[in-house]
Amino acid sequence: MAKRTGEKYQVILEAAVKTFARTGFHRTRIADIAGEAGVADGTVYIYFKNKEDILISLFQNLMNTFVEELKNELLQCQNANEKLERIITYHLTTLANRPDQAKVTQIELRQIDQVINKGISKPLKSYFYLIEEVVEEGKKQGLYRHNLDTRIARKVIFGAIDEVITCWVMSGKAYDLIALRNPVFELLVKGLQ
Amino acid sequence: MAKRTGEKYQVILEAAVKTFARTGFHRTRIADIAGEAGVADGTVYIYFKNKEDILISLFQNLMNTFVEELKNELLQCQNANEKLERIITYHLTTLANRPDQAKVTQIELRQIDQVINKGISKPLKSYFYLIEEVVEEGKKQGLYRHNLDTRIARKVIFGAIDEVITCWVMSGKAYDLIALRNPVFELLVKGLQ
Amino acid sequence: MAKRTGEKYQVILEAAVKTFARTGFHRTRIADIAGEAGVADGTVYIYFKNKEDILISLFQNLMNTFVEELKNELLQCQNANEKLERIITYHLTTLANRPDQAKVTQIELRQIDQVINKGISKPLKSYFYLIEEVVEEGKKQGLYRHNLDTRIARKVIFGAIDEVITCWVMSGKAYDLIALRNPVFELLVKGLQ
Amino acid sequence: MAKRTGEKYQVILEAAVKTFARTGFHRTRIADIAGEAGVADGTVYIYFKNKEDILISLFQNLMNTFVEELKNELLQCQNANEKLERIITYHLTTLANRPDQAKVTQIELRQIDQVINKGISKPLKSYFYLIEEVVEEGKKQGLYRHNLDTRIARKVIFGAIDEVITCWVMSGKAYDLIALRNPVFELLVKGLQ
DNA sequence: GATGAATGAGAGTTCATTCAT
DNA sequence: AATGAATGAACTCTCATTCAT
Repeated sequence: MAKRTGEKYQVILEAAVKTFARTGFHRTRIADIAGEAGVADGTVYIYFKNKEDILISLFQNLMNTFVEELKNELLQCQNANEKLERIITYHLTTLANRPDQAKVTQIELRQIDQVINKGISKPLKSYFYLIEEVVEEGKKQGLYRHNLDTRIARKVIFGAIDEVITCWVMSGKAYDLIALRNPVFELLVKGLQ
Repeated sequence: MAKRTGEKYQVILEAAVKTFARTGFHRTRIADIAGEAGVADGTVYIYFKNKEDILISLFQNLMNTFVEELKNELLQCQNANEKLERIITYHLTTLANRPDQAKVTQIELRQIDQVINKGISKPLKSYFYLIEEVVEEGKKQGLYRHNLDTRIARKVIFGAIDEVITCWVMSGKAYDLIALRNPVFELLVKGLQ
Repeated sequence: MAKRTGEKYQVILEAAVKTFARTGFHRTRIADIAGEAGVADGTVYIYFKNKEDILISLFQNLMNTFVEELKNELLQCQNANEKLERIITYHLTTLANRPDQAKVTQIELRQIDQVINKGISKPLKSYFYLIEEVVEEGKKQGLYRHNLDTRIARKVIFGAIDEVITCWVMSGKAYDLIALRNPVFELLVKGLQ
Repeated sequence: MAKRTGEKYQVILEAAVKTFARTGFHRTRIADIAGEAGVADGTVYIYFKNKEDILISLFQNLMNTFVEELKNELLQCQNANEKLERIITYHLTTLANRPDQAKVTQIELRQIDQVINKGISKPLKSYFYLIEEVVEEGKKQGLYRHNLDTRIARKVIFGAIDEVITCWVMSGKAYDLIALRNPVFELLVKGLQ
């Protein structure tokens, strides 16, 4: 049970993003996902343990790619400030360009029990760690003040970006999200100095 | 249906906070709330339309009190900086002192459909507006830079506080939340200058 | 319990005819009847045992008046044929003039359990008996054949009238019911001869 | 939803006739039908929309067979009188031989909302049409008077047969229903002449 | 007698999950 | 591996009826 590879694995995952984004996690039935994926209901259970497992796998997949790509982006940066800007840009751009993913990440993902949040927090933590590394680097480079609490800085940074995106999703994506890149960066970087 | 006053209305609301915090919104059955409140299942439906109505009413009640009290707090402040500090302090302190409310606000409340979020966004907006007023005031007082985008500033401020509290709740409230008041304030206020 | 007199008894009964006719027996809630009657829910139970009791009492009231008035009508008739015509005319006219009563009698009344039909069959039987008396009289007067089975004749007569009215009610009362008086009479009287 | 074929479809339908006849439509729970059919509660919903859908499907099935068979019977008849007799005989015989069907047709079927009667009236109309055809034929053959209103004649014929059967069912089937064939036929045919 | 808030049993319906094919 | 019919536990919500005031 829970075969995690194969062609249908991806097909189901993609059907799930679409369906969750359209219908919402709790209103989505396994049959909806199966239908969207063009497979039988039972087939879903060959690849996933249950509905929550789909949502978590979804997020883990997205997040792994997200962090991997972001790491590559950061290799091109010279210092913490550049890296912070790149993080903000990449985070905003990625979700601006993938509305279904944005909907699932910002809204649907929060609709599951605390217990199961463990499945979410692990891949999320690697992102958190990335941010914290940049903050540390900034402190070493003398760009950010020495007595800055790295943990709290990370929470403020992530909370700010996250809230900005959530507001955008809730607004029905009514404005240009990427345009918020600069003012958010400016606000955060000054706060860190 | 949906009688919004009376002794039992409050009793059920209080039972709901407790039960949602303990069991989680989706795992909570109406029977659980009724049992906790010491009333019959049917009685719940005299006062509330359904389970979601309870959650929304809950939040509206909490939020109204929250904003009302916060407004009073702000009357005692001399300038925007003092007000911003008061907001952060009040927000952190309130949720630190009411663990059930914190759990419901930070976790359970996000577990309902986007559609129903309307019931949540209205009272939330009055809090957002309060923050934006303070930012505006700070700009007028020359404390914050003139080209600061008030909307974005508000999102960063709220997002930061919200994330800090969510992390604390997810950690099982393992540390002193109120202690984060100063570093968060410092970070934000510098960002606004 | 089940006080069968008083001003409110009549008020509730009238409210019930209206409500049953409008909403249908099973979809009608006691609260609807109480509301229509302008009394409290509980008051209904001072005068009636339960919802079925209301429907039965309703029918008994209507039927008693119906039979009483019909008896008077028949006093003015010279022979069985005249009486039969009067029965048909009176039956059709009465229900044509009282749409709510027609709806309740032809449709709603049939929506209760066989067991409770006892409450209905008693007043109905006095109508049946009236018809049978007329058939017998016709036989004695040499108007109807001697070997006519009175019971069966009554069933055919009542069945014919009843079906004619039911069709009219189901059609949404789209045509003149009373106009069917003559052809129905003709058909039946010839059958009896 | 509402798969209208398959082995279980028939099994559930047969269980429903039995259960409705025994317990009455409104007192019958889906669980009772499922139990009688030897399937799970949920299985019923694979084949039927809801309880009313079962009752209607039931009647449509019975009525289709009824009309089909009756049409075949009528092929063997020479004239309208023979056909009328065959109709009466067939109608009485069929229900006399299938007590459950009789109970459901005469009693339970009348216990549903007017709105839903639409599902009933369609198959019923094909029976009505059959009767009217015979009346027309009789008029053409000079057996029945020319000025006879076909519609009304049909109502009287159907009403008579229907009432005769209903009385028999209500009596607890205490006498020989088929024996009423001749007197009913005689009464009706004379009425038509 | 009248009220109407409170009761709580009851049933329909959904849908995640299983498993024989 | 894939299917999809069948399962049956779970849970919301309704509403007839009661009874303290």
